[in-house]
Formats: sequence, structure tokens, C-alpha cells
Amino acid sequence: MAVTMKDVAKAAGVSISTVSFVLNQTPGQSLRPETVQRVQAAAQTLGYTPNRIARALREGSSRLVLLRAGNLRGSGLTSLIAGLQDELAAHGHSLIVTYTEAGDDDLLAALAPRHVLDLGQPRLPGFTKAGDGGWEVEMDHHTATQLQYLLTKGHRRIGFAYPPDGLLIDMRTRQVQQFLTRTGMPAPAPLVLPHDQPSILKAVAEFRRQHPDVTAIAAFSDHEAIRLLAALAAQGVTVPDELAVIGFDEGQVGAWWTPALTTVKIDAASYGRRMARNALGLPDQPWQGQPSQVIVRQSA
Amino acid sequence: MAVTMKDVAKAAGVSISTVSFVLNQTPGQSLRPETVQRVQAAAQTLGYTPNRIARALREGSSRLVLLRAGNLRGSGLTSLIAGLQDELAAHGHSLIVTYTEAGDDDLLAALAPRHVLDLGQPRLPGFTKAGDGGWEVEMDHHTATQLQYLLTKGHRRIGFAYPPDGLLIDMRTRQVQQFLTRTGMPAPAPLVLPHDQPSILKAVAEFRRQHPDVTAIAAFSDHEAIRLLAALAAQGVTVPDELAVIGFDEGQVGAWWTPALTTVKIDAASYGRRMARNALGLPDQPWQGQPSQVIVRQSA
DNA sequence: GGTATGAGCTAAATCGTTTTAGTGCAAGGA
DNA sequence: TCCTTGCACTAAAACGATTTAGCTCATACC
Repeated sequence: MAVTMKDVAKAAGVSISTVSFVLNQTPGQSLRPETVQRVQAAAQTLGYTPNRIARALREGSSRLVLLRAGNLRGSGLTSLIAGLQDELAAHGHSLIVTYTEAGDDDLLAALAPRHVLDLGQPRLPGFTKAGDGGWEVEMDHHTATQLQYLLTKGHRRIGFAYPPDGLLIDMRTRQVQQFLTRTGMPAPAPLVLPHDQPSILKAVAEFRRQHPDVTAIAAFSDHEAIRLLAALAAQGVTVPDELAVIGFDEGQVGAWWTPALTTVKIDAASYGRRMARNALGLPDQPWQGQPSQVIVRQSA
Repeated sequence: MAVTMKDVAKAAGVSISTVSFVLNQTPGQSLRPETVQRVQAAAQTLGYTPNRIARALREGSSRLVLLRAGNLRGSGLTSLIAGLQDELAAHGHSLIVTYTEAGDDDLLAALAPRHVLDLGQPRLPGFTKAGDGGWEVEMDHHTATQLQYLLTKGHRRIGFAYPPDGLLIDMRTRQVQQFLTRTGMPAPAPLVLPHDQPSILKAVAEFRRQHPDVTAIAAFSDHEAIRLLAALAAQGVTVPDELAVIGFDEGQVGAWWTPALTTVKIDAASYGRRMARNALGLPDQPWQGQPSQVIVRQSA
């Protein structure tokens, strides 16, 4: 049997209410220091742990935050999660991450989370004003890092390779377009990478025929970059000489590929903290440009 | 405000207890068909959804099952999860998966799951008798599939490549040893693959010097296989001619590598179902050898 | 002296279920 | 007629926390 407030109350010789006031440091309650001591000691000795289910029932929701990551993976997500977890833990909350595409109603009902963060939503609730550092601004920054690198390397005609479906595709596509327009470059040449290898070969061959002037391709993520590299190798296209390829959101295997994949490492930890504060309704902290960093290897 | 049993009871003109009996089909209760109808209709009309938090408080735990996957990934895990989810959903439960290494006490307390499945535990609770189809037996089957393929291809001296830390390493290592012993082969040559590339190169060079007679290497998972292939390519070792490499638990990128990675595809869905039944305390269903299947590509 | 005030507590309601112990009524048996 | 039995329900007690509304003193003020 778990230790309840009742047990602590009995041990400390006070009422359950008092125990609650002491342990939650409820504001607006005056308590004698000695009583506080006694209650804390009793809780400590008995090893009291609050029953989160009972608390959730009373409060109307669990001290949980749900992050919907859909089909996303990568180190950016990992650091985002780390930041989220840190800040949430500091305020007594826990993080649950789901990687399913569909919104699972049962799960949602079972968890009754205080907040749901959906990475498919470009503008997270709370980040409502334009230019306030929402998810979209964050991503825009990273996209710029990726493309700026290609520009610096002298590329002028740039392609953007992305999967046929999944989260964030529209947003990234739009941002790539806007960045190139902003910097006076021609619009990106779109390259959709199907799921199966033969189709990819066809798509890539077709792309090269239609866009012979493209010298560099920015990928939606490292996974797409790898699939692209495989197709290019199969067709005898040398990377980076004939065509440069840059990944996005450093994955697990890019470093081991030949040629090793140049990519963008995203450190979204501090953004995760902001998301957390936002989800909990805490005062926001000013946005500072997120560090996203090009990992220079061989492919671009 | 959410619709509660109280609302349903009022609408149907019965007591809360009756509503509970009807909606849960509580055994040992006799109810007039007409009453049942009325309650069900009321629940339907009002759009009643049970408050899982309240239920969890009453029942002592949530209708949740927690799966601790640690650092594991891959299609085997994916199918395991699918099977688990299916069977759990059929019994009104939901699955939560964590990919953290440390046991998160706060999360556990917040969820109060009915059952915790830890993939780091070789013998899951309930699978207590030897040879009854526990996780260990399951994995043994897949390991055998991987090694049997190498034997069939004529390899006699076999190495086993694995990471320095993580879940399941001890189990897999043991099983590889036992399989080779059982089939009269020499013991496996161990090859630990550190996390950074330079160290791997060193480890592989050292391994080749110490074990020149090894003609094939079975990897702990596809991820290790890829890292190994990268190191071998860097050292000019031709795969599969000089050294064959077979992965385990098909990953995302093996198909795109050059040479394409031969691996073992694990369909753990039906095992997931068994785990689910077991976790819920339902009668077990007999174990049937799990389909694990070699995906033959180029590397072995 | 009477009363407002505040300190330091407690009693009890509440969150929404599940479940145990009844309750009232009709039918059946002695 | 009286007692038992079964049917079809209901009342109320949990589950363990939070929170509102008191309650009892002692002090302070007029």
C-alpha cells in the first residue's frame, strides 16, 4: 500500500488539509514553522509520494505534456525533447512523445495531458504574434542556415528534395522558396522522392533532365539526403562535383556514408524550453536566434 | 464541460450505478432490456466518454501499458509495437513507449500504468517457465535465422559485432555463442564497435589482424552493420568477397547502402499480441515460431 | 468590556468512477 | 398467512488529492 496524505497527517498529528498546505506551499496560508517541520519530517520518513491520478482528477488534467512528433526523427527532435523535458521537469511536469501519424483519441483521453504540442502545427498555441519566435520562425532560421551554406559555396541554382508526405513538408517548402526569393535567387527546383528505390531513380533521372543547371540540392532531412545520394551513386553522378547535396537535421548514418553527408545540426534544446514555458502558461522569455550549425563533410 | 455518468443517469432516468452497470456490462447484474436500451441511447446522444482519470483513481491504475524500448529502434520494434497496440486496444488499453535509458520515476508515477514492459528484461513477467516463448526464446529464434543464413552460405568462422552499451547486448551475445556451439562451430569472434568513427577503424583493423580466418560478421543490428560497412570500405576490404556482413532487424537505410545490406527482417507483431495478453493477465496463446526472414541483398 | 482581526488550524465538499450493500416488490412454496 | 427467493434497481462508500468555508483562540483597538 502506498503512503497517502492521510498517513502523513496521522503521523504528524495534523489534518490532511494542513499536510496539503505544507507540501504544496499553498500561498495565503499561515503555518507555524514548527508544524511545517513536523509535516515535512513525517512525509520524508514515511516516503510519501503524491498520487498523481488523484491529483489529476481533482485538477482536471494530468501534469503531463504530450508532444506529437509524427514521422519526425533526428537530432533536432532529440535536442528539442531534451529541452522540453528539462524545463517541464523543473515545474513538476512530464513529457510524453508519440510518433504516430494519427491522433489517438483513446490515448489522449487516458492521459488527459495539460497541453498537447503538435509539431505538425506550424504555429504552436501561444506563439500567436508574427515574428515572436514560434516554431515557424525557428525552422526558418535553420532552413536559412542550410541554404546560406550552398550560396556561400557559390551555388546559384538550387533544388529542394522532399518526401511525398509527412509533417512539416509544406512549411519547409515555403521557407526554401521565400529564402531564395529574398536573396534574389531563382526559385528552387522541386524534387519529390517517392518511398521505393526504383521510383526514386526515375524521379532523379527526370529531375536531372529537366533541371540540368541545378548544381546543389538541399534535402528535407538527412533521410532524404541519403536516399538521394544512393540514387545518384547508382546513376554515376559524382557528389559533390557534379551535384552537391546537403542534409538537414543531422541523422545517425550520414557521417558513415560515402561521400560523408554535409548537413545541418539543429540544437533545439533552448527552443524546447520555450515551448515548455509556453505550454505551462509561464511568462515567455525573449527569442534568441537558435544555433543551427553546418556540419561540413564531403557531400557539399 | 465533459458529459459525466451523472448526466447520462439523469437523462435516462436511472441512478449512476445503473449507468455504470450498463456501460461496463458488469457481470452478475440483471437489467431489463428496456433500461439497457434507454441508458445506451442517452449515453450515445449526449456523447458520453468515460473519464479515464476517475476510473484510474478508482481502479488503482490507468488502463495503460508502458513499453520501455531504451535505445532500440528498427522494424522489429515497430511491428512489436503494432501488435501490442492492436491487442491492447482490443481490451480497452493504450500503449505508451519510452525511448529513454533511465527509468523515469516521475513519468511512471504520473502514468500509473497497469503494466510495465521492459525490453531490457530478458524474461518478461508472466513468461516464467523455460521454453514458453518469452522474449528470450523469441530473440533466440531470430538470432538463429541470422546465423543459419551465414552457415548456409558456407561460412564457418563467424564474428559478432555489437555496440559497447545498450539493451539486449548480453542476451544476443549469449545466444550467438550458444547457437554456434550447438551447431558445432567455433565460438564467435567478438567485435566491439565504439561510438566514434576513428575508434571503429582501429577496432576493425585490430579485429582483422587477430581473426584473419573470419569470413562473415553478424551484426547486433542494422545500425552496427552500417557502421561496420563504412569502416570496411574505408580500409578497402571488399564486401562480401573478403568479408560478408549481415545486419539484424531491418533498418531504414540498409537498402540504400553500397553494397546493399543483407539483413534479417523481424515480424514481431504476433509476439506483441502475446506480450499484450500477458500484460493484461489474459490466458496465454500457444507460441508459434515467429517469422523472421532474411532479406537477401548484397553484403552477405 | 465588547468586538473586530488575524493566526493557525480543521471539516467537508469536490473531482467521476466503481463496487458493495441494500431496498422494495412480486412470485412461489409451506 | 408468512417466509424465502430473485429481480431490478438505488444509496452510499470508497479511491486520494485540492480547496473553500469555517472554527477557535489570542491579541488589539475603542
